Amino acid sequence: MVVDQLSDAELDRLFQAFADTTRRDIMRRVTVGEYSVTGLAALYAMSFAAVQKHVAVLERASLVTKEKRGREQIVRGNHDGLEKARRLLDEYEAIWRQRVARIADILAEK
Amino acid sequence: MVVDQLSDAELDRLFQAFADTTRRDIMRRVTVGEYSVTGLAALYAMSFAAVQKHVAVLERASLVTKEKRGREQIVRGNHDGLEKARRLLDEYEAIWRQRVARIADILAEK
DNA sequence: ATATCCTACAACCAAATGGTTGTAGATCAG
DNA sequence: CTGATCTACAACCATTTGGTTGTAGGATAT
Repeated sequence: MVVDQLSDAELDRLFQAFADTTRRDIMRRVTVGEYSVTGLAALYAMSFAAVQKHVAVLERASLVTKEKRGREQIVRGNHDGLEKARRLLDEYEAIWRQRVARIADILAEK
Repeated sequence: MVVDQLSDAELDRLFQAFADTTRRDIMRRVTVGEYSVTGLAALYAMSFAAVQKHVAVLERASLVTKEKRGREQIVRGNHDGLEKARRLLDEYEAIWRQRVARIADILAEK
């Protein structure tokens, strides 16, 4: 099984996307329900264009997908991006555990 | 049990810190071994000052700690930051699973 | 004591980010 | 057809980011 490779640029975009409070809030919303871009924009004290840009950032990071429905664009959470980000942090967690185990071994040798 | 609250600014800093390839690489290194700032700087094709700034970003995000040892500053991985980032992504994962479960219920009702 | 090493930080620069307003193309309602 | 709605995108602006070089101070070695 080839676990698809995460490029540096892809991870940059992923974590960059998470690095903004408004975008994290959008993520929660669109995972639970369906929102048009205008529907999302109504939730925040900023212009429609600003929210649209945030959605674009999430979309480029594969955290969200857009689907055209009539004149609206429905934004939905995309599990792929989230999964990739989690995978990286899990990897770091594993490295951490190895370190802890190694230190325990060293102490045990004494 | 009060699970310490993650402020928006704290999370912004955390994910921002992860959103750079060099910083992610530094994270791996300092989790496994011990590095001075100069030791880290030697690994990358950029100036000492640039690496120093990257370390500072990681430090402000609680992903790394510095400890003075003689004239050197030893950089070490800090589990706290990593844990907080993982907790947020786990939370999103939980929201996702609830959604999937809810959709399954709706389908079952038919 | 002096020279070297390690670090911190300021000043600067180009590019990216997060916001704005304005314009224009689709789609829908009357 | 006309007008309203939804979206996309360009242009602009201030701030942040990621890099540079240069300066200076504290710790070490000879």
